[in-house]
Amino acid sequence: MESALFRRLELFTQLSSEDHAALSRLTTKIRVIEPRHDLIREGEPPTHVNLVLRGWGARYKMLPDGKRSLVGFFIPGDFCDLNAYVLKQMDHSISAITPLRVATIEPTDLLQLMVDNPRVTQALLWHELVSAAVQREWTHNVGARPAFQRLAHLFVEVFIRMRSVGLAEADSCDFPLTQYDLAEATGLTPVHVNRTLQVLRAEGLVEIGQRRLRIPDLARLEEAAMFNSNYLHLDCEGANFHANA
Amino acid sequence: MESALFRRLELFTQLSSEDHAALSRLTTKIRVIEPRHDLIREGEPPTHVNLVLRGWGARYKMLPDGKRSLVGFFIPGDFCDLNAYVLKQMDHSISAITPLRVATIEPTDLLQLMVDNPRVTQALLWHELVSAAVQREWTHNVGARPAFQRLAHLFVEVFIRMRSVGLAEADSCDFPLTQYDLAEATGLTPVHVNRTLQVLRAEGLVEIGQRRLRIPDLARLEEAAMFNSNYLHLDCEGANFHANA
DNA sequence: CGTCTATTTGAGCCCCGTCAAAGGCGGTGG
DNA sequence: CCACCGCCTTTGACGGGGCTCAAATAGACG
Repeated sequence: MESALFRRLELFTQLSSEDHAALSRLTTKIRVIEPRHDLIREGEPPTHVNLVLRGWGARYKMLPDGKRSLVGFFIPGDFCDLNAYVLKQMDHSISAITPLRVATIEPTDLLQLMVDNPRVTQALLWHELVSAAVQREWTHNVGARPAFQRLAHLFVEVFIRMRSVGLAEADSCDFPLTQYDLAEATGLTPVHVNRTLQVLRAEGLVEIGQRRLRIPDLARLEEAAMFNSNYLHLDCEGANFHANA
Repeated sequence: MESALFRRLELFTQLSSEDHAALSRLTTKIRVIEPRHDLIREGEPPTHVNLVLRGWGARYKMLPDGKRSLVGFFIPGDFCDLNAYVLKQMDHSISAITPLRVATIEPTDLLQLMVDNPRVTQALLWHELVSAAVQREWTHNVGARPAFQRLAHLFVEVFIRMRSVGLAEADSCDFPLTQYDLAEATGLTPVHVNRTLQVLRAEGLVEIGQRRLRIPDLARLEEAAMFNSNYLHLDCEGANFHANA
């Protein structure tokens, strides 16, 4: 069940069986969120830490006029808010895209884990740094790439992230996002997303349907997206542990 | 010299004189970067921590085709890369906008400081959470707001951040950004930034010139920008320590 | 007072947004 | 098993916000 978490953290560094056991002890209190329901809402105090075990989620922010942006996705192995309990209130909301299985972790338990398991602490620090890097890349993506490349970039990122936690086949992975979701994540309109997708499909760069994403030629899509994977920081000690999974 | 740093961290919580002394001991190795020169470049290994003491800087990312985005600004009191030394290489560059005075801090010294001064540790954690929140807001800003509001939002954020570290007058602060910088930070073209600024000026919302930003009526500009300051997380214990500065 | 950079202006057009409606598709109940 | 319903995708026509290319003007600095 927690295998995505182990995969995720071991992208950074190998963990001991004691590390695994300690992490497993944290993921006992489980919550399930229905699609389109919120895990936590802007304005609420973040009292505990959420870890995604199964399904997809999204961070979003809203403007007073009702316009919404998805500013990030969560897939299994992602912590939603590792340290957010330090803050008085959430500045954004988190919602489920698919049925979402999350572990609810007490901050004190997490802190104890970090005291006892320094390698896990390092891995969690790496997790936060990568999350920040992804957020910067999203800012860049929305600000600098035209629609075609912007969507292409999102597809590559999603596929690589899914693959890195063992949730992708050779050239495909689950993909539960609607075109409406894609619009909110890219700052485009659903209509324009639809038209741009048709071009991406026509050029054989992606196949989307049945809640699956297939990328026949990843290198070609990366090229089209001007994608550089450096911001995912996969070039760590742990890079080869799961090379053949 | 380090007063902006103290102001910054004490937005979160009051620090002891021992905390101050320990922080001061860190800021002894100083480097000065000329405008438009890089502090560190994408691809380089981040070996130490940089703290801005004076001047403005910017994070930027580039596309292979040469298009550049500014994905964040640094003002005095900001750490550029608190924990980045964990990573193999930078996924973005940092450059000086004005002459930039930065303290160069060894990771080991910083870690020792955190062991010795738990309140500083908490304040640094808060610093990182706020940085992440600002980055999300930038993603949202570029993705969801039209040009007029997008620029207005940037002006409000900059002013409030400057004010929060004691670097603003009642209704104005230094503002060294060119219209070209603003274009790269907002995902607009310099031409359109210029035209949008003219409207902002005509409506009496901002006055820009002589490297100064003046906001005659902050509440009105916030309204126009659909600005919500919650993402800056200024509602902390330390909120009132410098109320009359 | 010349040079360099930054700001401003003009004309034209294209990418993407808006509005509106039709078509597909999976789920559910009769 | 079919009919219906809600959500998602697709299409069309049109409009506008922002981009491009180009050049002129204004400031900053020596």
